[in-house]
Parts: sequence; structure tokens; C-alpha cells
Amino acid sequence: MRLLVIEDEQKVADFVTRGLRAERFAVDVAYDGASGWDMASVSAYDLIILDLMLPGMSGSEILRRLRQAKKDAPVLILTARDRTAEKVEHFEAGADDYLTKPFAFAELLVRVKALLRRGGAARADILRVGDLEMDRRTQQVKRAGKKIDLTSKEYSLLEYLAANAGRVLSRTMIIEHVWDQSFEGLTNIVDVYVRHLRGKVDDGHAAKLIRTVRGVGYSISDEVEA
Amino acid sequence: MRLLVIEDEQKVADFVTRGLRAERFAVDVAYDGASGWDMASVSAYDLIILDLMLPGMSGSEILRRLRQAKKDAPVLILTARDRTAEKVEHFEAGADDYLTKPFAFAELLVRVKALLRRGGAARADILRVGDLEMDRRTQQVKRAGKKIDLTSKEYSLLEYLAANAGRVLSRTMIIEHVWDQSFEGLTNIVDVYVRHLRGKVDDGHAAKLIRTVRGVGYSISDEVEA
DNA sequence: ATGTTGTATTCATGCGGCTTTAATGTCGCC
DNA sequence: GGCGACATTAAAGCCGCATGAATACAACAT
Repeated sequence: MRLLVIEDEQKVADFVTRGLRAERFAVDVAYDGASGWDMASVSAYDLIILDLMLPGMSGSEILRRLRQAKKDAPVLILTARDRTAEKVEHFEAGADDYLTKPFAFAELLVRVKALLRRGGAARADILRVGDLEMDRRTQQVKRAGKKIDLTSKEYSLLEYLAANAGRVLSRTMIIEHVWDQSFEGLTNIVDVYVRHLRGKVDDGHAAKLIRTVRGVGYSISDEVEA
Repeated sequence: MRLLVIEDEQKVADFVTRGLRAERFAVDVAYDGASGWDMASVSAYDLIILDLMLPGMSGSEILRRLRQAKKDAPVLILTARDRTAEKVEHFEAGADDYLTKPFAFAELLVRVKALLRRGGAARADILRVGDLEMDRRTQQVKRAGKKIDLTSKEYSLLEYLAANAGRVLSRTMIIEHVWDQSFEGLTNIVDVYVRHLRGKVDDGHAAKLIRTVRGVGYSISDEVEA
């Protein structure tokens, strides 16, 4: 799950970002309107959290452009309390939800999760691959009924694999979804994390779920090897 | 499918190349304009990805020359964000699509596939030859309903044959489409790979799909031998 | 501040499988 | 039969991947 936060107040941005990362989302931040628009238009985010009062380019403008560009990621608007009059206007412009500052993080989180659930029609709350089970709400992972502890990165990687079970995912795609970087130099970080996952998920089980496709990437599935 | 990437930034070039190779394309890279032009003018590529900002010879110049030389491979332009004004100009000069840096690989891949589909006369997503079936999106191959595992090279070769089912393809043409530039000189590598394919595709089946045409090359078809 | 713990990332090495070469056997054609 | 073209197999080389350990980093407690 990749989120973009567009917010110029450093404090608010950090607060939101940290909280969301703790919930294991991959979060990018833009501190002004122009770069916010750049990032939003380039990458496919699952959700955008957008402050309306921005230097460079206003939040309204970004929202308008996004919808014009047929980007359909849900947008959660942040704004000052005394501006609620503009609320309707922004809903019409394509905002999906609305939060007035100051707000509690818990409140934000509820809405973020609601939007993600609604948005991704196909998004299942529980992912299953063979006897592996991932609960996306509680972030609990079990194999054959036994609970598995994963770190943030491990969880994100496994979730991405499981959400695309059966498909082979290239390292490039994995890096883009699970890490927020694109052009970093050559690194084997994906390999290393796959090893970590195998250690926790596959080791000790006869049926290996995680499969390497040489020259291509990795995939997870419960198909039995020939 | 053979692609050429002309891009001087090492990191971007590596990133793109790696990602595309994982998608089983044969990818050549040129790190400056001059060698890019050389390669593009000599070999037949199915698609060219072209950075505009290049040392040696500018991307615009390469594009202009290509069209003048009646090379009709689709061209996907890469450029910096603040140069979008030149967009129209390049479309008129014969560019087929456009991507501003930085971009997400997923975005690039979508466009590459779109261009290849458009160009290749209604490129089908599923290729069928007799009871052989190739799904180009998932890269799954089946014969008589049974799944077949192929390596990257084997897959590329079979795809090239199947996409031209019924036609006889010479060894030279096969090498040009399936292998990248690192290849030259006399070699029987095509024969060897045809053997690999026969082992996986034809052995154990009464109807042989892969046919040798003496003195010419190979072809795949479900026509019964006379 | 300092140490401690857990996590993220980089690095170096060894192994195995894909790729490629090469050598030999077989077939078709004149 | 003899030549050339293709088939087949074995083996070498190389690249990609797996792996374990070392290092950097952040969070937290003392």
C-alpha cells in the first residue's frame, strides 16, 4: 500500500507520516504543491492525503488536475476548521473524504483504512495462499495456524507477493512497491528479504510457497512443483 | 521482442534495462547519442526508448534521422519534467509516446506494452498453435492443457515462432529478434535452443509443431505433414 | 549521554542452472 | 557415396541467486 502525503507544515507532515509508516504503509511526502503534483502524477498511489493550504500549487488545483488526468486514487482532504464551507465544493471536485485540522491520528487512520477498503473493490481483508493466512487489518500472519512475527518490510513484501499470488513479480516491481525508490543503483536487497521471508514462512514446511523464477523474479503460490 | 534503450544516466539505464529483461525482452543499451544512432540504424528493433538529453548526439536528432531513414520502430521518449513544452514538437517529429522523468517502472512498462501491441498489427494476448497455448501477459505456456516451464530464452524463441506461425524464419532473423547485440559470428545456438524447445514442447506428442525447413530455417504450425 | 536491542541494508562468497561452445552422429539430397 | 546441413549430446563458462555475516541505523531504556 503506497500513500502520498502532500502537506507543507513540517510538524503535521512528520506526525502523519510516522504514524502511517508504523502501520506499515509505504509513505512518500511532498512539502509543497508543485512537487506533490509531480509525484502524484508520476506514480500510482493507493491513496493521497492532501492539505488544501499549500505553497506553490493549491490543494484544490492538484485535486482538479488529478481527476482530469483520470487518476482515481482516493483523496483525503485536510483543511483548517473554519473552511468547512468549501467542503461541498471539494467533494464535487472529486475528494473522497475530509478531515479538519487539528485532528487525532486515530481519526485519520480510520478514514484512511475505510477509503482503502472502499477504493480497492477487489481488496480482500484476508489473503490466503495454501495454508498461509494474512489478515490485513490486524496484520497477523499465520502458517498452518501458527503465528509468524514479521518486521515491517517483511510484512510489506509478503503482502505484495500474496496480493499477486501466482504472478511472477520482478525485482524492479517489488522495489517500486515495497521500497519507495526507483533509480537506486543495483542492490540485492530484495533477495535478502526474500531469504528472511523464506526463513520465517517456508523453512520447516514441506511445501515451499515462495518460488524463484530465474532471470525474472519471485512469486508466491501453492502450486505443487512438478 | 528486441528493444533499444538510449540513455546516458547509468542509473536510469540500468534500472530500465533490468526491469525490461525481467519481462523477457532482449535489451540493448547505448550510453550516448552517437552509438545509439549507430545501433538503431543497423539493427531492427521492435521499440526504441530514447532519452532526449544526451551527450554526442541529441535525442531529437536521432529521432529525426530515424524517421528520415524510414525506420518505423515505435519510439518512446524520456525527458525532464520541465520540458513538456517540446512535447508537441516531438510528437510531430515522429515520437509515439512520452514519459517525463522521474517515472515509475510500472508506468514505463504499460506504455511499452501498449506501443508493441499497437505496432504489431493487433498483437494478440494469447497465441495458439494447434493445442499449444501461450499467454503473453502471464507468460504461461501450455500444451494440451498441461503447463510447460520455459527459461527466458526458450520463451522468447517460442514466442517469436508462434507470433509468426506458418512462416518460415531464418536463423538470422531469429537471432536478431530473440538475442541481443552481444551476439555475432557463426554459431549453432539457434539449433540448440530449437532442440530444447522440441524437448519440452513436442516430445511425447504425436503431432510435431516445430518443423525444420532445410536450407532455410524453422517454423511452427499445426499443419499435418504431407 | 550511553548502552542495548531490534531492524534495515550492504557485502562477499559459493553454488547451481542457464547459456553457449564444441564435438560427434545422423539425415537428406545430388 | 559424399557432401553439406541439421540433430543431438556433453561439457565449459558464466551469471544469477542464496546465504550468512558485517555494518549502519533507529528506537528505547537506563
